[in-house]
Amino acid sequence: MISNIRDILENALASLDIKYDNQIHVERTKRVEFGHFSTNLPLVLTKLLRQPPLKIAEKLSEKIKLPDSIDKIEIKPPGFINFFLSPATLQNFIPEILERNEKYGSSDFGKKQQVLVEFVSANPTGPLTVGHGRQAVLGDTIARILEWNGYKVEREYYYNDAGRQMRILGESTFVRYRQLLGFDDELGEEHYQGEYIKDIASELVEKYGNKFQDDCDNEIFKNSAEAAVFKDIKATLKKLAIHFDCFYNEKSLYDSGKIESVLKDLKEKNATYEKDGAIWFKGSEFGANSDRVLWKSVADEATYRLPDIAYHITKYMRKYDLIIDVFGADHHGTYPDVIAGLKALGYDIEKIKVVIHQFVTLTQGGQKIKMSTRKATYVTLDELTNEIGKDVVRYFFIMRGANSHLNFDLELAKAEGDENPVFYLQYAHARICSILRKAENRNIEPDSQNLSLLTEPESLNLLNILSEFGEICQLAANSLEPQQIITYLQKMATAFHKLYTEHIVISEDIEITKARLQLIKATKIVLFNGLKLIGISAPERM
RNA sequence: GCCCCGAUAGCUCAACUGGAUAGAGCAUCUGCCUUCUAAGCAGAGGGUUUCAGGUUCGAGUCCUGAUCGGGGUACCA
Repeated sequence: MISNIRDILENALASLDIKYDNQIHVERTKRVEFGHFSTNLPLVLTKLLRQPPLKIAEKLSEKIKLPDSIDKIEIKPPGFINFFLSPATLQNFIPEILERNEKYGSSDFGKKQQVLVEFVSANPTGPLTVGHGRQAVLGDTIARILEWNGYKVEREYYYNDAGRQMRILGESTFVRYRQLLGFDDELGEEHYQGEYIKDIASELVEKYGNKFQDDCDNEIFKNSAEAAVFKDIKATLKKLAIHFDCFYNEKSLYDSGKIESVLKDLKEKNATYEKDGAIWFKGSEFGANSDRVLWKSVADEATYRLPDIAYHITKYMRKYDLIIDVFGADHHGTYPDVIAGLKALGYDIEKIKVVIHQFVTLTQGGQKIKMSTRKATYVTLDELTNEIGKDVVRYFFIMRGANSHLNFDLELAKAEGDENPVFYLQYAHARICSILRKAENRNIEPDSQNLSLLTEPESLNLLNILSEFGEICQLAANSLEPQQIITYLQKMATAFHKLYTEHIVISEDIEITKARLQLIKATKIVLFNGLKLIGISAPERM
């Protein structure tokens, strides 16, 4: 529709001999009295033509040839031209929606481009926290939205099981193991205090008895802990309907020699220098804030930046057209170095999009709940999901833009009443299902013969919103902002609930009943598709 | 110090990426269930969009500066 209007305006411009090279801006309006679509073209042309916008609008509108789909246009100060769709145009969306059904709203916009979405990427030192939850849901939903728009998406989890944190995890397990064997060892300040370590230790006691009681360096402690933690992480993610196509281990970068070769390449590109016995990367020459150490002098090993760069190079090697990294705010300082590194090596950094999300604060009754991983005072994502369910967790994590701090109100999330916004959407779906069931019981067949009877403002408004779904899906894909979908679904559910209250669907008038049944069937499809897109279930009864 | 994010109704946040009268939910108050699900609908109150400048026909949105929050700023990951 938008491109139709653009064509109409371009024709009008041509017949007035006006040259305007930029794309004409046509957008959905906010209010019904401004019609369905609007353009600011006259305002944009004022400078070029040196005429008042209203005058330009007059001239343009005289030359505009209206197709049947548009009822009328209006000129409104300071210089907008508003387009009003005909009721028939809106009504005709119903057959289209019913026809496309579970595909309605999807697109082939992505042209099957290969996309890699990296998210969560928490090292396996303990259960996922609520903070990881935001990233997990955000990343997964972005992936879903891209798939919906015709991209081929793979989800990847990057982790490192070789570092200091993992060593401490092993030590913590060892201490717990000794404790269970009756030694009075104590956990140190730096150790992980969580209960899950005890469980892992007790399994070791069961399996091996005291066989390793003096063998603190044995890999078995770290390895069993890692395996147990990963098993739990995967189980938690599964509860949230999240899966990964690949778990990428940083260690493989060392094993395959990629780390060394990247360092060598950077040296050859003259992007490094030596200082104080360490090897530095000239980040500031390639857009980063400052130069950083790549290879330590105090220990003969790389800093994390080098494997991070090497890891991203594998993403290029694996031929992805688009690379999306979802990070928490605590990582925002590291990615510019990675990008600078890739730039130095000549990779096309336009392919990378980084989504940074801000922190999550968990509140209960207005009180902040403090979170510390090491002290195990945090609420785990698993506990949260068990408590309030997948749908509410997913909804809460994507209802705000990634750039906003997320205030997760446990009280509100737990509420099963009308104050919980998730149910507003699901309730609309359940209500529609209920009506459709009733119609079926009465043997009323919906049909599209008399859609022209749908002339009430509530129906036309709902239809207008339903017709917008595809645009919203693309917007969400382009901006990588899942909350666009939520905002839209809220608006649509409101329009439906309003219609429901004002007009009874199944009435004595059989013709209008059939038409309205078609309308709510179409509404159900959009609700269902929208909820599925963000990974939330659409219940048939509530 | 420097870098990133934020500041919008009492609270939590939107605002289609520069448009028209800044909108929702929660909370408060008032109505609406003998009819398809009241987990709903209608109405009321609540705003100098933190402040000061600037760009623009037009600014919550862009630029500069300030103030206040959060995060980062290791040869930790």
